[in-house]
Amino acid sequence: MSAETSPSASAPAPSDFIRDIVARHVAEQRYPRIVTRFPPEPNGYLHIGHAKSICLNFGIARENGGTCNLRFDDTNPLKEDVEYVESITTDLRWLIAGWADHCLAFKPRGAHPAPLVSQGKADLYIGPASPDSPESEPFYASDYFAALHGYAVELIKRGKAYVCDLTPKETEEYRGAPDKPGRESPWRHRSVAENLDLFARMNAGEFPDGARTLRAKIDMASPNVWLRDPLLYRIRHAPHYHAGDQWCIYPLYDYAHCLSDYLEGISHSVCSIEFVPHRALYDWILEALELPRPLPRQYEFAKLVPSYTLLSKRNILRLVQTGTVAGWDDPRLPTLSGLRRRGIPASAIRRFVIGVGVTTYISVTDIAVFEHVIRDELNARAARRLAVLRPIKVVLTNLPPDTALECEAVNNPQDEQPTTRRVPLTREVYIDADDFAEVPPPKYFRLKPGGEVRLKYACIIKCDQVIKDAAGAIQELRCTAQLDTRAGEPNASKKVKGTIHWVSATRCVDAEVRLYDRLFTVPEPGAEPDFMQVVNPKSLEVVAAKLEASLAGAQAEDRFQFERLGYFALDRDAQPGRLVFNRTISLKDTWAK
RNA sequence: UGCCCGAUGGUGUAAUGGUAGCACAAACGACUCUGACUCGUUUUGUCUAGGUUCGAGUCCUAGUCGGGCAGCCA
Repeated sequence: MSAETSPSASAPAPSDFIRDIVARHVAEQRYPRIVTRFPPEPNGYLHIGHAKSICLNFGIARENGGTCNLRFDDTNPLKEDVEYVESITTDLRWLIAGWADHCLAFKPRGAHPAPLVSQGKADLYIGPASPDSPESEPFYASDYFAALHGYAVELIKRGKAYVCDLTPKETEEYRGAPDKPGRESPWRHRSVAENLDLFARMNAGEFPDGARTLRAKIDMASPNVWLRDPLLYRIRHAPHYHAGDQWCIYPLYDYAHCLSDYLEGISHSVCSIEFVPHRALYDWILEALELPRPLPRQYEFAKLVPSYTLLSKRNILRLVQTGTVAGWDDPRLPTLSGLRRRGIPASAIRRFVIGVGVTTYISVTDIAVFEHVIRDELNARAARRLAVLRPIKVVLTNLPPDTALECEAVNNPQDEQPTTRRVPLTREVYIDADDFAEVPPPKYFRLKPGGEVRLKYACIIKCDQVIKDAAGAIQELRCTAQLDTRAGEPNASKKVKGTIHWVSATRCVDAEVRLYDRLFTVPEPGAEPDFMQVVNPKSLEVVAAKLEASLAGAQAEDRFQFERLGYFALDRDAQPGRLVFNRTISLKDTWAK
């Protein structure tokens, strides 16, 4: 099965309040097409919280025969970099592969909307292009700088924007507080001609950073602070990673976003609820310009907050910078690159973020829900293999040293027509330390002195003797193999309580196996005074494991279940001749209590 | 404390004035050459107080609790 085919691809379409709104608009034909957008700022890596937004935006597009634009919201030259546009593009495409690829829209490479020429009536819609063409690239807000500048001039001409000379500190003071109205800037009533002149000189680079801004003229007494003459443009003498060095004034989010949506023909602009107060400004700008309808509209939903994890870029950055984790793609991180490296299928991420639903209520989603879908996806597709993480040697005293009894092992019992492979049973084998107890606890089904257990796919063995070294540590177990309990032999159906995994000690391969556990010890690390205090010291354990020989040929995209242990995938650190596996997730273990 | 938003089992979510359902989690049981998977059973819920209505989780009022907003960040 392809790594990216998924049960979720055929799951019934979800329903939520945003999709209900879209359905209404479709029914009344409000928009020619349904077009959404996913607008990350390229200043960090994508994480599972973004995955919720991606699946919502692409989901709406795919359910309505529409498209979704990948747009880099890159209006702040100080924080953005191509490194991030590359990782974001890769991660996004991995996430939607096989599910909504056909909805992903890019634009013709190098396409820029023309600057506004006539009275704010120009329709500068940029049509989408296929993301697979070399002639295509994602959308960039920074490609609209010229058009945005044209709209700003238009706003000035309409008396709806002015150049303000207040310092940043004064601007803050004049804004007032949520419970106190602000005061009007002394520069609020400049003439259109003067504003036009000053804005042109801002653009020409005559003033230093912070000297002047362009502001919308709305209402300094509004109870919504975002309507108190919000800033539209600031001066930043800095080159832009995508736009180059042609600008020294840059638009702010609120100004750029609604117009970028408009320019791309977005119908539904979906963001998270901290932007609810901004919605009035979003609408004000589009209406102040009297742009042709139908206008895009903003809708908000609550972000994903999974338990035991930390999502914000700032916090993840701290984990990376302090060396708590190894990098942005550390398999313990909730970044898409980390989850991918850990071996988690994109389909599991999609199923999880779609399954939690879309509401305006900020809730904490139990990470167990995610773990469940990961296991469910992997259970269906992972090939079963035998592997021993913490080996104890077992000598089957009644087997001659050079014999190798081939045992038929099932590759995946979940398949309709399961295939098999052969694993050799030899005189010396390894079993896992957990599967032997000298002093067994109650209801212990595994091996104990004098006890019997089945070696999976092979035969029942009985433990005759425990050999220890001078320090008292177990050196090896000496057991008798009951060869008549092998498949096809007379006592094959003999029952014992326990069946354990094993590998031949003489025909196995060595591997480094990295066992990951949750990164934090508390459900809401973000609520702690300092999340560094609740980092799980045992989030990574590295063991020297023994694997069945067939695993020597493992490929990066393969997914395995090491029987009775969990799901594993090759790490990118693996080299020819050096196996490194990550434990994606353990099997559910109701005995561990 | 100004404005806005929200509240359904342990967790998430559904019910669009008409039987409070689903998933995860938990517990128990069946099955088992994976203590997995699968299957079965069970526990647990409409924030509070009023009101409208034949009927309210849903509508209204008030309260309580929680969240968001005062970057020249997005």
